[in-house]
Amino acid sequence: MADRWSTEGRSSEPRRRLGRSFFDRPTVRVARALLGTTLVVRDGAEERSVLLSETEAYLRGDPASHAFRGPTRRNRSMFGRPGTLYVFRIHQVVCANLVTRCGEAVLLRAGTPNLGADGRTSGPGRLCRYLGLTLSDDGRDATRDRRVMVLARGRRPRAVAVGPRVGIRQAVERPLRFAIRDEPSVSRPRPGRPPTSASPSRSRGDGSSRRTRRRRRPSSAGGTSGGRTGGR
DNA sequence: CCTCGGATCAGCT
DNA sequence: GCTGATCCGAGGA
Repeated sequence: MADRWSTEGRSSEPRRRLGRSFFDRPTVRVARALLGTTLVVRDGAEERSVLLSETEAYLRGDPASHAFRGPTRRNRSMFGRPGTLYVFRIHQVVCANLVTRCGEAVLLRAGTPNLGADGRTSGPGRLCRYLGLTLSDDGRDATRDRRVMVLARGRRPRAVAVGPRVGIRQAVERPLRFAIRDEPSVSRPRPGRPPTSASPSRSRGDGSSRRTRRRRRPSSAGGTSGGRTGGR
């Protein structure tokens, strides 16, 4: 029961471990509130931690979310209690989320290592790799688990950049990516960059500009480009 | 059973 | 900026 954890990084005072109530809030709020917190992963005697610098929110009814089509064997952790770790693999790369409310979660995209400073921690795959998170960590309860925990931040970030999420093909324009401005660990492209009138490259307006996957099998060229709830 | 395509990353143009 | 690697879950036949 480590309620407190002495970090030797930037702050000398111990920080509280975040509990259920922190995660049991609207996902966007949690995604922002996670910026500046410390994620700790223990592996026996060894331990690594990062100051979270970049997150993304995945909501209910969100076509980009793994939970969009309901629970499956792979995404079941997303329907767990607030604070549950949802770890998945894509292209041989492991990524981690923290579940907020049922079916919603926050993807952990980047962090700044607390020890020293080396280690590639920009991007969800590299972050997990640095921390040593694997598929076996899927389903852990980060509010109680002995190996994975999240510690409260000292101060809230001075400025938060907001932008569209990375790497998705659905709901690409929703501003659900959050990052601490000026943190070097934030992955590219850096969010929050105001649309310069000189750069017309609006990339993907509607039809994904990202290569139209074409393998063999023409079968039926499905041009399903729809679904885009324009909230605000 | 078979096929599609991905919440990424590295590497080349 | 754009492409390929690479493999397994999800979903349809």
